[in-house]
Amino acid sequence: MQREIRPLGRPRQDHQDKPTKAVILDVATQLFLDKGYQVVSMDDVAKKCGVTKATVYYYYKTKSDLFTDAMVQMMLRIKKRIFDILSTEKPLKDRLFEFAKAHLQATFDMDINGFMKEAKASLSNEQLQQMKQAEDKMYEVLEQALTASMEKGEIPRGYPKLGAHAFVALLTVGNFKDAEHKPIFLSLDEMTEQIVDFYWNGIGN
Amino acid sequence: MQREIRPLGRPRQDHQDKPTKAVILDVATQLFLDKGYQVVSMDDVAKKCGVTKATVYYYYKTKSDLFTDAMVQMMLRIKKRIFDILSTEKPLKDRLFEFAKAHLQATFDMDINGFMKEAKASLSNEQLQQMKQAEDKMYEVLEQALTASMEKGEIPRGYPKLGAHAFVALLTVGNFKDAEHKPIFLSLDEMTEQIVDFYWNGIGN
Amino acid sequence: MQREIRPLGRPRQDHQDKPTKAVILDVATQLFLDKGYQVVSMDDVAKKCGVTKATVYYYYKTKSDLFTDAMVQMMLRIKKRIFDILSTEKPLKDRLFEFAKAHLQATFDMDINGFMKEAKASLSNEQLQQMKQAEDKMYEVLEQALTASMEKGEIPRGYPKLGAHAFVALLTVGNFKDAEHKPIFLSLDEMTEQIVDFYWNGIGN
Amino acid sequence: MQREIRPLGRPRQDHQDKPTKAVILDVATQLFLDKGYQVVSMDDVAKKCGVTKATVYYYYKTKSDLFTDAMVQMMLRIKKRIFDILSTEKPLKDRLFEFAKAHLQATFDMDINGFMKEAKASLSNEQLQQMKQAEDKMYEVLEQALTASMEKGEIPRGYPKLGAHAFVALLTVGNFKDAEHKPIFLSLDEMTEQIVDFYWNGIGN
DNA sequence: TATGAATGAGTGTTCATTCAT
DNA sequence: TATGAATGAACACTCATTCAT
Repeated sequence: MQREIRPLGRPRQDHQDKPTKAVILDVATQLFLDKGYQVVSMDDVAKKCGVTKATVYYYYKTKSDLFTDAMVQMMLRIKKRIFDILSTEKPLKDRLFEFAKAHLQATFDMDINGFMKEAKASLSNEQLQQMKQAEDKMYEVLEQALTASMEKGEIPRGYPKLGAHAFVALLTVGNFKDAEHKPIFLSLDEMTEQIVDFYWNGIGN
Repeated sequence: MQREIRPLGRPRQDHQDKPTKAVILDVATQLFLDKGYQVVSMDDVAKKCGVTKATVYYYYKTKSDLFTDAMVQMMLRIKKRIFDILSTEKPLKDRLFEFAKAHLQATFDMDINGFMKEAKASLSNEQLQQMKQAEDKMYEVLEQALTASMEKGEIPRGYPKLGAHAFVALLTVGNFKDAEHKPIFLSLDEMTEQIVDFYWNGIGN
Repeated sequence: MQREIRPLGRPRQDHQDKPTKAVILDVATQLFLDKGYQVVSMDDVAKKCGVTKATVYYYYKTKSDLFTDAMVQMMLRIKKRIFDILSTEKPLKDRLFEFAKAHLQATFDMDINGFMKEAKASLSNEQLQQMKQAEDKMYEVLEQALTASMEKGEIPRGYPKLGAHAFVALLTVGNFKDAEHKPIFLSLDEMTEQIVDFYWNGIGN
Repeated sequence: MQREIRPLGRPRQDHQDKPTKAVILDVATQLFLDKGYQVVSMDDVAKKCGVTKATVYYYYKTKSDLFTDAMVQMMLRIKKRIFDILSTEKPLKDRLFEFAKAHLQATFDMDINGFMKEAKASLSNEQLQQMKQAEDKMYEVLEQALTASMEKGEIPRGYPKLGAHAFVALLTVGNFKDAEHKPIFLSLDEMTEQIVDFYWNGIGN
């Protein structure tokens, strides 16, 4: 976890290392996703990066800045991933299946709402806005894929925005575990299939 | 709870002489739902109750105890409400519609997942277990209604557990607002209708 | 310096002790006068009181609150002292002499200006106002004594406000030490006499 | 100090190509006078100079070095200014008037005492000594003018050192503002005149 | 000459928790 | 039953200083 102990001053340029700022962002993203905004301290981030708190502050002026950047970058990456999966020429249902599977494997809940509520008190309006916009863009990619399929007659006409949100919402079902830690379906494949089937019916097929 | 002599007439906000413990629990529930576990301090709860922190500790040994109790009680109440709505003789779709509408009007996201993640680090296993069980029970009520309807042939046979979770998941879509604070559908009624329709298709009708 | 180590919780009421809040205020006053606002940390105050920082915060919500209270109370005390000295029936010059001597013995520079500049950035407008007002009241006492003496014909008519400030300003001369730590006059008595004589001429006698 | 190519015409705030070290010293002097030692950070100085902190450290080994140099240089300049004003052939009272007016216009309190107290904890003995000596020299100029006037019989014999300090002390009265921001006299000219008159009486005329 | 990256030691402040009364 | 006084551990953030380049 800890890289080596670092001497004062500028470190000799070690060109293999990821730049510190990137390390911090990655570690922060992971920690925030894992535990939420409030629970993660700047010291936690720093320690896991093998640097001091002051170094983190060298790159990010406040904790909320770090959080906002982490979340926005993450949503951009997800948007890209969704886009890549949905851009192929396969039938929509197959693409949705792939997307669902990829998402469910990644384990984490794309529970942006929950995050936002928790962090709300600590974020500036501008920061909230930035995050909201990144979130919107994520959904838009999915929405556009649905719209395209509707136009091609692949699925019945309907509300693509509802469709996009419904799909993501249904995915969260895949992460549910009951008090005995049992998920709804035992295998990931079955889980995915059932969710996509459900969705496929939902949009009117 | 000793109170000083007070002028005649209706006391202003005096929690209607509910026992102190109940006042604390209510206030805490509301605060936790509003702002999340970490953000709410025992002092916040105390102040909003008009008592001192020490009094809160008199009734609840720790913050996580208070939280657990607040959440469990709330889920029990919700379970009861779901049960009441689903127990009538109307067709399932109508009952679902009513449930959805009641839920969406209540505004708050039944985002237990999010809460749990945030509080996880601070809760004992036993407390997590208690909450999980209360959550399970909530879903079970819905599950049973679905099972009953399947048996009556009102809806096609399927996975009632998936059905229950899918329904609640879809409801969260109703709370979405984009960066310009616009929801997916402008009216609550249309929102509800579209979600229930989607769901109704989803379960195979 | 450190009183005893204190156990958690409320201490047994030790009726001989000054109340903690008073101890804190006294210690803080002394430290602030000695070293200035910025240099004194809340921890410094706490340690010198034999309590923890959190205890200091129990009584004073912020450092600037503590500072403001400390300075205002001090100025009130000084005002009272000035008033007592100046209220006797002796000739004005004798009263001024007494005041001067008392003041110079107290060593500290009533250098409110300097303090204010240093603390300015950290104080709220209201706090600055409070301090300014306390300062004004201090000067007023002296001013009134001068006005009274003018009316009695004891000293020539002039500007009592200027007279009040001039006197206090001249007193600061008594605290001067050169690079070899030598004051202007070797004995306190001569210092006082010369300053008062100077002042006495200044106001036109 | 390398600067990029720049459009023709007068550069905006570019410190007129003064050597970097001089820019730093000037900026630091102004900041320290304005806000005091502790409040001003090396970063503040650097930013206001348009260089980085490291550059400031290139020229001044520590913050206290920078402070000491800034203050000493400033006192030398003031000494020179006093000297220039007091060296003319006009009557002493006129020269004092001129000096007073120049000083009061400059607004800033020559409150070296206050500064020293604040910075004391952070300065080495040697640095304190340097500052003290520069201060002494400032007063000496005034002292010598007084001595000369005494020898010429222009003013009664007395204590020139007291006279020098008294004069400077009285000047601080000119900077006083009460809680409503009102000075003792409304016009600068009257202020100056009254102070000089007071002083003139004080030294025995 | 000048800088970017990093640190270590603080600083003000908050908060869950404790305990004598 | 309820509270006032106190604590200890943390937390976000700052700053003087260092050093390889």
